[in-house]
Order: sequence, then C-alpha cells, then structure tokens
Amino acid sequence: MTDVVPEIATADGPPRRGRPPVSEEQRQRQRLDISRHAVRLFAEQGVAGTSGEQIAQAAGVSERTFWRYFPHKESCVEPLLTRSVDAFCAVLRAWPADLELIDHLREAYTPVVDSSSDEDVDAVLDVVRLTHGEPALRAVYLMLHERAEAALVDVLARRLGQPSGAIDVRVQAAAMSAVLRVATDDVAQATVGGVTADMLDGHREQLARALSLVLRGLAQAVGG
Amino acid sequence: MTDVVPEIATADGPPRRGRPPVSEEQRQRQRLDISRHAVRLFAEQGVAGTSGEQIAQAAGVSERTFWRYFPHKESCVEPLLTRSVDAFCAVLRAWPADLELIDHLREAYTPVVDSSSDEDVDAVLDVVRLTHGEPALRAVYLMLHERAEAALVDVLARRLGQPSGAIDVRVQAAAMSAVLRVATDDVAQATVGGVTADMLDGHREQLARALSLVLRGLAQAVGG
DNA sequence: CAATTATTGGCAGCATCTGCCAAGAAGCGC
DNA sequence: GCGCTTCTTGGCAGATGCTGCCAATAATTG
Repeated sequence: MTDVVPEIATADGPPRRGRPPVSEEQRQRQRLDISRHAVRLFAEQGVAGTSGEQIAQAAGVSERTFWRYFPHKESCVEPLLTRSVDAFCAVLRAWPADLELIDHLREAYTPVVDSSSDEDVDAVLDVVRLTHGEPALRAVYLMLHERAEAALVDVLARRLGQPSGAIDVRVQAAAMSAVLRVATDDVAQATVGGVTADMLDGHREQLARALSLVLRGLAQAVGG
Repeated sequence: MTDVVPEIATADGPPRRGRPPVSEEQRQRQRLDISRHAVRLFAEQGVAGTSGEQIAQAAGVSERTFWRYFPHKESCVEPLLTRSVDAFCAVLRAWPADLELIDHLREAYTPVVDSSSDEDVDAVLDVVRLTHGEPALRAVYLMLHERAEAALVDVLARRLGQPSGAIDVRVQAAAMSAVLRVATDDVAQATVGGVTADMLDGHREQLARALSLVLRGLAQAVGG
C-alpha cells in the first residue's frame, strides 16, 4: 500500500541505515510456504496430532521463528485460505456499476483461487474439507470470512452511496459472505475425488445465482 | 434427548447401581455459573490476562474440574451466548406455516434472551461487545452462530419440503443466521450505556425487517 | 455397612506461546 | 576490505493451557 522505494528514506526522516526490513511480499511468501507444509501435516495426522515443532521442522525454520510467523498453530491455514477469499473480494471490488453481478462474475471470477497453481487449488479445497471435523480450523475459516465481510461492506457502501455503518449495507455484506461460504463448502464437498474446470464453472454459476437472489431481496431495502 | 427416569434401569440392561451420573440440566447450570464468573473476569482484565486457574477459583471449583467443564478457556462464554442464539432458534422452530415471519417474530420473539434475568441480558450483551477486540471470543461467537445455522437448515427444510442438503435451503439458512448476527452486534453496540425494553423492541423490528428482505429474494428460488 | 459407580481434586507432564538475549545477515559510508 | 547500524534468527527459560492418571470422596442399591 504505502510502498516506497527502499533507496530513498521513508518520508523526511533521516536516511535509512542498517539492514532493511524484509519486504512484506517476501514475508507473505514465507508464511504461505509454511502454510503448505502445515496443511499437509494437518491432513495426514490431524491438528491435535501435529505440534508446532513438527511444522517448523517440516518448513525448515526454528520453532521460535515459526511462532513469530503464526500466533497459533491453527492460523497456519490462513495464508492458503486467504488466497481464495481475497480473490473473490478483489473481483467484487472491480465490479462495474453498469453490470449485473451475475454477468460480472461470469466474466471475471475463477472460483477458489485466481491465477494460482493447481496444487494450491487442491490445497485450498483440502483445507476447506479439513475445517469440517477440525473445529479449530473451522474457527479460523469463519474469522477469515468475517474479514471478507468487512471488505464487502466497503464495496457495497461505495456502490450504493451509503455510509459503511448503514445497517442495510452490513446485512447485505453479511448475506453475501455467508453465501460465498456455503458455496465454497459445497464445491469442496463435491470435489473430494479431484477437481475439474467444469466443477469450478458450476460453482461459479451456483454462487452467482445465489448471490443474485440475495441481492434481489435486499436491493429493495436501499431503493435499488 | 434419550432420557430415562433414573429409578428404572437404562433400557433392558442390569438394574443401575452405584452413584448416578449428574443430570444434564445440573451440568448446564454449573457451566452457566462458571460462565458468568469468566465473563466478568474477561471484561475486567481481558482474556489474555485471565488464567484458567483464576476462573476456577472465582467459580469455586478446582482447576482440574474447570478444565473438565470447558475444553478451552474461551469457550467459557458459550453457555451465556447460547441462551441468546438458542432462544431465536426455538422461536423459529415454532413458526406457524400460515404466518408471515415478521408477524411471528413480533408475537413470539424477545431479543437477546427469552425469559431470563436482567443480569443475564446484560451479561450476554457484554460478551457480544467483548467479542470485538477479543478475536478468540469472536471465534467462539461465530462457531455458535454456525450451530444455529444448522438448526435453521432443519427448520427451513421442513417448512419448504426440501431435503436439508439442498443448496437453496442452506443458502437461506446461512443468510438468516448472518442477519441475526449483524442485528445482534448492532443492538449490543447500541446498548453500551444500558438496555431498555424499547431498544430490544427496536432490535426485533430491525431483525424482522432484514430477515423478511432476505427471505423475499430467496423465496423465489424455491418457488415460495 | 458393603458394593458399586460417578465426580472431584491433586500431581505429573507435554504442548503452546512469549520475553530476552546473543549470533548472524544485510545494508550503509568509508 | 572494515566498521556501524538495523533487522532477523535461534536458543533458552518460563508462564500458561490442557490431559492422563490415580486416590479420595460422594451418592446410590442391597
């Protein structure tokens, strides 16, 4: 967001000296890498059966730095899951004012993860499936969707010309994020034996249809 | 659920001997009592600043039995929160087929908690407010609402004559539970300085209106 | 009271997570 | 290259979270 080229000093302070902090991007990549290892271990031996030490070892970092990257071991699934949820939010942010939502999604949305490797698609779906039967992971999943909800509030408030605190905006955003969650759970359940492009397309249609229905009802509330 | 009078043996087995297990009801009362102490401590010194030992001491039980009643210390808020969510689900279950939802709620719903002491009403609202700024509590809150969502799925499936796995039913239930959550957060925010009956009535109206809007859009999907 | 079963509390012990500090890494100017 | 500065890393100690095990006790029946 507020990036500056590392050469120049931050704002007007004294010129930077010493080792520069690692870039946020690199940090995210590190977290994602650990996340992949953690998810594999969680799937193999359950969450309770995997210790932080084990994850750290698998990822090739010390236990201490592992705990620096993740406050709780369950949050290891966050980097992978975020990719899926954030992709959806990004598409919503780019929703043109003169286009029906359903058409925009058909145009711009690739479900689960956008522009990502096949392995990550599988990994994300694995995590979603894991969240059933692993309450701790489910809690992380739900928290993530609530973060998405906050993003949707911003999008909808701007689109509807209402303050982001407006109750109608918040209801609409909550309903949309709930629909996204149900649809995601659904596609994860449907793809236990492997995922095909057809399935993802079906998911998009289902999601678009359900979202349209929710919005149809709510649009009347805000005079749409 | 599968209750039997303690006098008689369970089913056809040998007649019961020895100390009978404590009733589920009494267990719930014990949990609720601990819950009240925990919430007070959480509010006073934060979740991180309150140890399980402290809660146990305040509630007058040993630490060991405390951990037997609650698997994680954050779940201490569950018994109190459950009262609120369960009350809503119970009202929904009693929703007559020939009545508009909004009218049924006006007739049968008392927001936050039904038939409970004033102190508990305040305590529930305190917890809801605490969930902002205390992510661990928020996670419990969200998990609870997802349990409510499952209950709503049953209600809606029966009402609409659809299987409970139907995607439309699940979407509708998810949207409703999301609306309940937003409305509850809203009333908690509005009642920081104390709650009056007027506020709760306003909350019911707001909830009823938002639910009607969500259902209006979704009803067309299932041919309502 | 004896026998039986459930709950409780204490203790040991592993897992989770944090604070602190020393070692090393990566940039700077010389 | 060599200092100088700042950041990251890893190791260690320690508090808290949480579980398994066992002895003590409570509540029931015969």
